[in-house]
Amino acid sequence: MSKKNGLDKNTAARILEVARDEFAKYGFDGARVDRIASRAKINKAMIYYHYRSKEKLYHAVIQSHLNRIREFFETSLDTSPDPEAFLPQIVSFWDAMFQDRKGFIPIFLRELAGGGQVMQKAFEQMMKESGFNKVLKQKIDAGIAAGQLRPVNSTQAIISFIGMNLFYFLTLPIMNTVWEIPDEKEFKEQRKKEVVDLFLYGLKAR
Amino acid sequence: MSKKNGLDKNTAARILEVARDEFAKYGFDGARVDRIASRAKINKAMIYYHYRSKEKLYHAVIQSHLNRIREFFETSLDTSPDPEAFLPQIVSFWDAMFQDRKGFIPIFLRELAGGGQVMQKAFEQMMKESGFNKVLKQKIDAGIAAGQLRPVNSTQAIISFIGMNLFYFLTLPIMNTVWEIPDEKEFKEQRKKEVVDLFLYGLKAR
Amino acid sequence: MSKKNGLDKNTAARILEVARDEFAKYGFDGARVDRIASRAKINKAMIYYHYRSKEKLYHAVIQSHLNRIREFFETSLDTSPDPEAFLPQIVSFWDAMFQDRKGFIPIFLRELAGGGQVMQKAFEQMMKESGFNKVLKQKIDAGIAAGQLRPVNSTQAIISFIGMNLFYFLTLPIMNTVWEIPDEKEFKEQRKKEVVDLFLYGLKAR
Amino acid sequence: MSKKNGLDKNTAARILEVARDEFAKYGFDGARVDRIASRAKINKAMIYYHYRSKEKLYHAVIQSHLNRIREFFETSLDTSPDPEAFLPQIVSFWDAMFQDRKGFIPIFLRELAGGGQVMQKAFEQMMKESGFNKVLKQKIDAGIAAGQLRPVNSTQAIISFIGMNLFYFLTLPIMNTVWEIPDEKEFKEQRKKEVVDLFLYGLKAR
DNA sequence: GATGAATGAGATTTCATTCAT
DNA sequence: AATGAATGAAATCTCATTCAT
Repeated sequence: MSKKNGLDKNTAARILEVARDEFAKYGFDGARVDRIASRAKINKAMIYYHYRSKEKLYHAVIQSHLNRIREFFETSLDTSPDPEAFLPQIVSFWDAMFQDRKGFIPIFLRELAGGGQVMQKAFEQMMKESGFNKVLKQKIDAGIAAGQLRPVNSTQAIISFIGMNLFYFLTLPIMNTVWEIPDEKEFKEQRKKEVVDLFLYGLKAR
Repeated sequence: MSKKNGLDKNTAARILEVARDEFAKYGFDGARVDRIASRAKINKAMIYYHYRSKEKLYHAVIQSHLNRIREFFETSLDTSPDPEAFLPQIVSFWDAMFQDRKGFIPIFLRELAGGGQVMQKAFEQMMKESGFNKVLKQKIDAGIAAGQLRPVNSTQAIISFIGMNLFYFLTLPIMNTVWEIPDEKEFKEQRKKEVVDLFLYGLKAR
Repeated sequence: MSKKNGLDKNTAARILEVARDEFAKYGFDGARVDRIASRAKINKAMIYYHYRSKEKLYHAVIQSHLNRIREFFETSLDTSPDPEAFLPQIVSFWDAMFQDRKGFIPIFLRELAGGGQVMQKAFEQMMKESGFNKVLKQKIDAGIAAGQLRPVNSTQAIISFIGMNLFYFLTLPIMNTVWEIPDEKEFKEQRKKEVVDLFLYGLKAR
Repeated sequence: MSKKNGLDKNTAARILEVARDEFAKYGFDGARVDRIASRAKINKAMIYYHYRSKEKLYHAVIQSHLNRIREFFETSLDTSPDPEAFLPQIVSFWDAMFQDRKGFIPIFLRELAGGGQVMQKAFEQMMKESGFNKVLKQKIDAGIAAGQLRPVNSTQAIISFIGMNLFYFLTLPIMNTVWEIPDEKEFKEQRKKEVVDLFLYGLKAR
């Protein structure tokens, strides 16, 4: 507990934190163990003492992200029955999550690029545990059955909804440039409404 | 053309082709000059003779992708005035493009992850040259002005449209797993209609 | 004796025992302090507390072997005057000793390979103290003087005798394979007689 | 052919030669790739270029020894039918071989110490190919059948013969010290006769 | 254009040893 | 006597790049 080395947090945690940043910035192959060590102000060997290998450290980083995200899922996602209340929550949720886990996006993108079996399994599991996909699908299907929504393929609709949301987060820098968006924050805020509006308007029967 | 080594294509082209694959699979840092050489069945030094450095080769790969994509843009994107005819074309266009340039997605994702200045500029330029974004925006805005479409923010709408399309392509493997999609091809075909339908239905005034 | 950690023997002794095995298996350079610690179920630092360095531990291991061997020499080697009784005793002695000190052979071999000054001195001293070589030489020379044995060079003869005995022990695995010996135990038993027989028959005058 | 670097032999051969020495002196674990590189006056990476790993280099060293030894076996070992002519040849052969392949003894000893499966297989094969063991055994058995030799177990006898010969070579430094042998060369010369004499005298019927 | 060999800098990993408690 | 964490030096190995031919 007492900080003999004058640094906050214990070594393993500090390594993990720095590693999260390093892997986010440079990807697995571009990341440097040396750099992690010096940024964490520890001897390189400590990384191996605590994590055994660069690869295991990388997995630990991914796990730490996923754990946090799962927490987020579990605590922030309440399931109001009304889509007009529910959907904006999801959008806010993503915004908050990516804010909290900034480093996750690049890691996610690169995993995607590499075929990312690790991610794939982790996601599948998370989806199943949280029930996110099922719940969403059921709501849409219920809405259709009740005649409130048009008879669309609910899976396609959900993917569309997720896509229109996440895509902007993933491609932020490019989008801001290409579409000459001056105030990212404001645009995000506006986006929340527009996306939900478009989606609901696109679905609702009338 | 001369085939003293029994291989088709000239060396520089063969290197480029193999490099495209290598960079797609492993990213810049993960790619190996050695591996490119041996797969292209040439001596490593030839890569330097033709491309001067790994980085320059990487840029050449990106350029080759962008050139092809620009070609695609220019030839495949006709501008029918009717959104109901126009939008499906865009969707088909992306499908065809990613089919043709499979290796581009991972490179794009990793560039995105890395902050990707190269891509950013290239995209900006391409957008401007092709006028893709402007044309699209004008059409939407015209529709709104004419009272055919609801008064939405056209930029947000377009990003949503692009997002719901591209996101599925970028995350194909994960999506197929999470949503238990058995027939990718069929799902893609169906998606074309559903996406356009959702988007138009979401936009149209009534 | 105190067993607060639930292990028998005191720590120093347990370290030594494990170290004997480790050095036997891997040699000095191949041995790992970490592995010794974990096998002895103690903290690595304890090894340094008790033995100060890997090298000193190694020396302790060698000493422990030599001490035991000296004990063996002193207690098991009685000096019957009759060679036909005496020589089989020596052979049995070696068999018993190597059985008791299994780990000694590889250490001995490696010391031999490395020039092994440590061993050399230790052996010289042991020989002198036990008088093993002198006694043996005297017996042979006496036999020659009495006309019972042929006039051979006694040193050469003794080396031959030692050689034909020890060589088999040192090269056991290879010999068993090359000569397709199915039952090592039986072969050893038979060997005792054959070796003594060959040696005596080769020496005796007639 | 032309020595651009002013060194004799090509690099791979020079590495092998130096490595033979290094592994002989220090064993596999004690050997240093750095040292091999600097002694061979080449860049460390060349070792990996030519041999891929320290372990493969080690195997190459062993193979190079075994190849040479096999050559020796094939060229030097003629099979005179008369044991009194044949046996001294074997002894001379070993002397010459160990002279030619000095570095082999320590490697052999350490392989022996380590359980040395590599050696074991190599030896087995060499024995079978050269027919050394079979030929020897047949000669002894023939002598016994003809009544020239006493009815001993021929395998045991051969192991004894090999042992009394090789053991001295393997333990040279210790033996010379313990038995206070002043002139190694002379002792070796004398040994040749004494060993054969003892063996034959021990075997011959009368 | 083409090759095999070479290089230098640096990457990951290991390991004996010590420190603080 | 005992521990977990820490260290520094060095070990093996890699890789983009260049040289000589």
